[in-house]
Amino acid sequence: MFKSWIRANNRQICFFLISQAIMDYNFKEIEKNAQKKWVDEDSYRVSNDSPLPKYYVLDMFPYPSGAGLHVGHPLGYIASDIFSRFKRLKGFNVLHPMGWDAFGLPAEQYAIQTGQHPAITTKNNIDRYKSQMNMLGLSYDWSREYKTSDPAFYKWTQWIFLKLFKSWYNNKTKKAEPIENLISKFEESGTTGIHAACGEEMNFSADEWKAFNEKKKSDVLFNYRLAYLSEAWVNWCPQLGTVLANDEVKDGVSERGGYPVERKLMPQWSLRITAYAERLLNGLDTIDWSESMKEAQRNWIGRSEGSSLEFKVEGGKYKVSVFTTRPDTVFGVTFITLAPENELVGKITTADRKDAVEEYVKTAKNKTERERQTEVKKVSGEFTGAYAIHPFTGKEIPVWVGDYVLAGYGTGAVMGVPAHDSRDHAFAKHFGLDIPIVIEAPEGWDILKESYDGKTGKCINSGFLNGLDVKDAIKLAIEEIENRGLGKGKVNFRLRDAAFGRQRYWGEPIPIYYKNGIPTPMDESELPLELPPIDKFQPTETGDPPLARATDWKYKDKDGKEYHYEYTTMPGWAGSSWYYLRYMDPNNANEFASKDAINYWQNIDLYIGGAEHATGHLLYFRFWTKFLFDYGLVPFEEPAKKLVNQGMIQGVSSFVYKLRTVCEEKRENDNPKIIRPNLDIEVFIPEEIYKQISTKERLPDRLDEELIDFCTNKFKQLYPTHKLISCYIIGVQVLRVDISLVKDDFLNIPGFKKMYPAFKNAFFFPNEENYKCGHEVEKMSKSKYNVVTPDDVIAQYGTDTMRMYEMFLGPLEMSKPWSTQGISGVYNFLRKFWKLFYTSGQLSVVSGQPEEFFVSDEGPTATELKVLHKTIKKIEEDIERLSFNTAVSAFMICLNELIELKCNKREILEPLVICLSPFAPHIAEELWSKLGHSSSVLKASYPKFEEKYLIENTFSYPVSFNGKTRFMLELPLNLSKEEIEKQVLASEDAQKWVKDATIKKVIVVPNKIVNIVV
RNA sequence: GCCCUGGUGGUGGAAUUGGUAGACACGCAGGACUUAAAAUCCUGUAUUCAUUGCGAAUGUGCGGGUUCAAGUCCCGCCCGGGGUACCA
Repeated sequence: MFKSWIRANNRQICFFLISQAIMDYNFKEIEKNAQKKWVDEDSYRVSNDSPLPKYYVLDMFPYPSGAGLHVGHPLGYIASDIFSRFKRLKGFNVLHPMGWDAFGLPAEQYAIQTGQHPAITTKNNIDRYKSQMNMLGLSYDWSREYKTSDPAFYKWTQWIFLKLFKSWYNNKTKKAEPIENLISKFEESGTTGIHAACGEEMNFSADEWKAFNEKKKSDVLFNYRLAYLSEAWVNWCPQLGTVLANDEVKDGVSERGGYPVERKLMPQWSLRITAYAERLLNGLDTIDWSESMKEAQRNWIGRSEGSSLEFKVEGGKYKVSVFTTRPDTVFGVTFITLAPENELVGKITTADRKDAVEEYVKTAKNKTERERQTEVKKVSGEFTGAYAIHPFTGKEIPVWVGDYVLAGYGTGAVMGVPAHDSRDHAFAKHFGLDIPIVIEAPEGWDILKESYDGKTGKCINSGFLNGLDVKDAIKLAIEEIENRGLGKGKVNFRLRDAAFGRQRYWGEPIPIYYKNGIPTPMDESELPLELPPIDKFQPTETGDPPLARATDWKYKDKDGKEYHYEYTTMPGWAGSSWYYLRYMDPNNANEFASKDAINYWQNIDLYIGGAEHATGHLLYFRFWTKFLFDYGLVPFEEPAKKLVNQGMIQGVSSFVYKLRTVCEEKRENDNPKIIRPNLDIEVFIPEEIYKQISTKERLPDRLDEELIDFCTNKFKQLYPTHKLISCYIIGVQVLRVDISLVKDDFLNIPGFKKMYPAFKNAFFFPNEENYKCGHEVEKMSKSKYNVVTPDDVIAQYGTDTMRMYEMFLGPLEMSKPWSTQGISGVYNFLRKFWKLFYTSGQLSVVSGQPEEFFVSDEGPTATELKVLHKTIKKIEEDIERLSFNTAVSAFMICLNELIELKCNKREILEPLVICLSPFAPHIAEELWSKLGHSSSVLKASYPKFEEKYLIENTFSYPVSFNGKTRFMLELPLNLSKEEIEKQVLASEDAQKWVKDATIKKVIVVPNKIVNIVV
């Protein structure tokens, strides 16, 4: 319909376009010119050598995926860009770089499927991302660009890894130190007096140390190194063929791809992030991050205070050590539970329980993570047959094994206090164990039904703890435990060391080779260890990682001897843990960044990115920064002073509903047999009817009949030669449909049939006019067919509109579904703003000629100055608090007022162009140059706000009675409280409202409000 | 379950320190211009009642409370979003 209209009106439209072209806002031309100018003048290049104060604004490192950017990605990029541009106008030297997190699984999965080298895939994806970013007018200094897969970059990732490898964490000095220090301590006095972060507590003398052979020494040191190799339980993902870190596993499946994850014991490189647990936790108090983000990290680190406590197992041959945060409930212990993986299980199990326990341990260990998690509610366990002695009561208590106890946390054993721990309670109830109460529960609490886990109340039935409050009891219990040598007060963390090796090709090689079976670091001077070419991106036949395929990839020492390298590579997060430092000095071949550069740029002032990185990247990059700080390599402990998480822009997915039908047919010759032909008709029903079917289970008879008639008729129409008896509806299939085919929930049916040829003969009930789809708000993703790219929006409205509209949508941190409703408001704003420079706000029809650019040099009025300075102030404040949506409104208000005033004066408009330039840089650049400036608006200064233009001498007081506003009263500003009260009460309006009521009280807040209480 | 968030017109949202709730924009309705449409401009637009005008009452998820005054603070619920989960 629209097309035919265009044809009919073609001549008119052409005329319209020509006559409007000169004065109208032609964003295509404007944006092309401005971007060309910035490239030609290299406008975004930033120097490390500047007298100006620095400011560092960073976007989170993107992993360039094959799908390109969708409209959700730019939200953060635009916000940081506006902020950077603003800071530049305010006289800062702003570092605002961009680069690529280029190693990672998707490119490698693609390589496995297609054989295309991940480097090629990655490059293509980067090119696409970069062109989209440039289209958005982002002010990155591309001269600082790099990707993590460049050897020149990963040389330094490897360098930091070696540094971690050669370090241990001294809990006395609370920092990382060279491993040589530890070795010399071992040589002097063995482990005595050493307080180190380690895997397990070790005890040996100096002589013993010296007697260790080389292999043993290496093994011992791995117990202390910050990058270490150990036999460990890992998250193994068979489909991806690699291990995953804890934060890469969600709900028992891999975060990328959603494949099941198993637990597997294997040799594994890890980073000892747990050594930094306390500092990672405390550091949170020093940074300006959102409370939810800090909370997420706090929970992930999971600090808990408590005590260790030893229980002698019958005979005294073995001891079970448990960790508890509730030593005050020790008198309520009725059993002990060991994790299935706990070594003691095999040792203490009695002969008669052996078979059952072994069977149980085996099944528990073989469970996948998923099974373990879904079966959380199911209680399971076995009695080992052994008894422990209660250290305070001397009573015998049974030792059980149960998979609700985790091997990796605490000591892998818990004391069962069923009355005051819900998990112990479930266990005791299931196996019929005693539930004695030892903390007074609130009135009416049925301890047999539910445990009382609360941390308030008094101890009862608890020997020396009787009568004490929980808090005091915990203190005293720990004291007593320590006095008796049964254990000591202890802090435990939930945080685990981070698995660092990946059985994968597309990552940084780990610069380690194996000399006589001993993992040996390469020398720093030999870096980078480059990724070798290989023939296939899959594991070898013997199950080694892909790198083992590389021929002639061997470490050669001076004597010409060859050793094989480590075959695993680093995980995706290795490069991103320090990448922000490289931007400061990206081409430095001698250091990861020069001291001067680091000292000048310091840490990130504003970091913007998604909240999904809370427990991954954001923790690792704090960890690496602290490590580098310990060696004096960076002068700060926290990488990012301020962090803002932009909300997710969700997609709106559309659905169509296909009836599942069965048609029965009668054939002449088969008479009277009824057959079901292998023919089908596709009938789609609108959302409204689907809802009725899905919620009511049965349709109203009339509608049901109608549908069947419809199907039957359509079948006849499609297969006229078949003798149909009838159609039955057996169900509804919900199908996703690409949102490009849907507008306001209405389906474009010709387009649909074209895009999905399988449905080219489909029918729509009741007719093809106005078929309404269902919709749902979901994450924007290719697989959900709900992706909107910025490209389309920009083509239609231009970059400046796109930028301002994304900001106008709402607060930066808030998530919201994408919708273009309202984009015309922003577009109109820019057009009207443009017109202000052409028509002085009036429609000039006098000449009948296209208007020309014109601004008046006449001096501004007080009102005009007030509008300007109000806006200058508001925009500045809003940008500083990242409230970009209100800033956009402020521009609109300002424009409305200027149009009202018919103001086109240079002294007003010129400063406004500068204010607008961070938001809509292209139109600002064009107007700036039209205003006669030869240099770019990027080099301008943000206009100075002058309070004097805003000074008023009256204030319009809202006068309220009992809190309800009744009328306004304009009064001079300089009145005293008493005078205000007097004038208000004397006013006619007040008299009307007071009538004969008595005034109890009058509240006057100068320049705010007057409230009269009657 | 626990932790963190949020809940305001038909819609997106504003109200920054307890002080005029609904800025700004979309949408919608009416009008001007036009042969007509588009575009543009003007007017109105929380709800209910009243309507000739003046107006009145209600109103920020629900129920209480503090206060001269509560979207904002306190207590108890309900709902949505995110994180996390046998972490002893």
